[in-house]
Amino acid sequence: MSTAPRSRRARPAKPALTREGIVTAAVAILRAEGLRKVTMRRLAQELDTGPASLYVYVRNTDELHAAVLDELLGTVAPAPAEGDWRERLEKVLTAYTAMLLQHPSLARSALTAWPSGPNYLRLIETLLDLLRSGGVPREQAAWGVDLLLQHATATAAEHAGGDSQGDRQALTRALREAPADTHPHIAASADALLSGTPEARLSWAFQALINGIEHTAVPH
Amino acid sequence: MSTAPRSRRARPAKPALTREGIVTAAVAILRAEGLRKVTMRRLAQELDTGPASLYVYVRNTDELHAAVLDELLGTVAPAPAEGDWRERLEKVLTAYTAMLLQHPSLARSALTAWPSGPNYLRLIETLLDLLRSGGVPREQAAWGVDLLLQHATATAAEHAGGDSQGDRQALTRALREAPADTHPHIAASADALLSGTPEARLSWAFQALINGIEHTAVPH
DNA sequence: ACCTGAACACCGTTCAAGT
DNA sequence: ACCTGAACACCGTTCAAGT
Repeated sequence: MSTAPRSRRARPAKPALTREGIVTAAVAILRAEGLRKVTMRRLAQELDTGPASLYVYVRNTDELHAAVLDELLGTVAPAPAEGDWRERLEKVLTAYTAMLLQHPSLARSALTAWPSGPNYLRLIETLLDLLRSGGVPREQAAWGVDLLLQHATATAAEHAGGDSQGDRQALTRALREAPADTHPHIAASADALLSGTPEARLSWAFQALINGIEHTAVPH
Repeated sequence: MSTAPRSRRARPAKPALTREGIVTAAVAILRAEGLRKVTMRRLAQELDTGPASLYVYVRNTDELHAAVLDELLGTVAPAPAEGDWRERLEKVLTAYTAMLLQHPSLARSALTAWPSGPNYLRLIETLLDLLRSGGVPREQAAWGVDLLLQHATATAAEHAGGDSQGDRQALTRALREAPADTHPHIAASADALLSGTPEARLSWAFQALINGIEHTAVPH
């Protein structure tokens, strides 16, 4: 009984391939299994076709990943309307970073495959707006946006990949065990080098970046 | 005559596998063919053995890449003895970035697989020394080192991978074509967003980071 | 124009078996 | 303990052939 077909086909008709459908399927695989599984072959399997078919709509794997990021960028909370411009700036950047931290491997690929979709432009516009409202000169604000977005992306990307926990632990040990005669500063600063929650360090980093952008003139 | 063996074997005796020998061979492949070819299989072929043999000395591919970076770190010029602490700081950081820029894919993997070898520790010690000599408080200097190294690594990593040129071009177009009514700041700042040589931007970024580190207190 | 099967040229990692 | 062949379970991308 359970195997009796309800129509001529047991499954819904295979939908036509579109770029949008491909990206949607890619996002679904990302959420369920991570970016490592968002491969041409796995995606083709999901869409009930062969990998070669996807190349009509997507140039290569990198472009596919960039499209996926653009899609997720639409879910990032916009800047809060209330508060000091610095606070608001930090909030947007934190929200962007938090989204990337849910998919660190995507952040890693975003560092290389630059997004250029509507959602990314909207984010740039927001950051420029906030910096300008804080009185930051136009050139500094423009170069500063790059710095802020790069920091957010790189911070998330650091959490990608296999054994980053293990590597971090190795560095922690190396810092704690550095002999004071050859590495006096490390020995004196070991605690400070390793202190702070990730949230506290991210917040401090954004504040330092904002202060630096404010106080550093662009050449010429 | 040319094919006559000079001893029982035509080739020198196969050297015993060591971790050091593996890393050396990996560096050679990196220089000749790029990180993409530094794979377990390719490396095994180079060392005239099977890929499984390498797993006695190296946990996995990520660890191999980290060891390669540590090796290259030894070639980075030390800090100049002369000059203002800011200038000296910028020089070391620029030298480190330049090395990574010769192997951007290695920078990409360094963002995830943290180095912890002697050369990396030496670099951290140098950066701490310079920041402290500029009067930066210990905690700020410690957190700042992270920020500076991350920026250098991420900047180099951005140049890794396939079609980053193409992606960059797409972003350039998107910024230039952003309509002024929906994206007034981008429209007004398009030139500034795209101005400056990579060198000028890197130099500005390091200065902004240093200024930010100087002017931003660590919480608590 | 779009879609496909099949092929080319690779991967990382594990494991049982050897020395 | 160290080393290995062979296997498992995958990859991206291209191309000639079909519809």
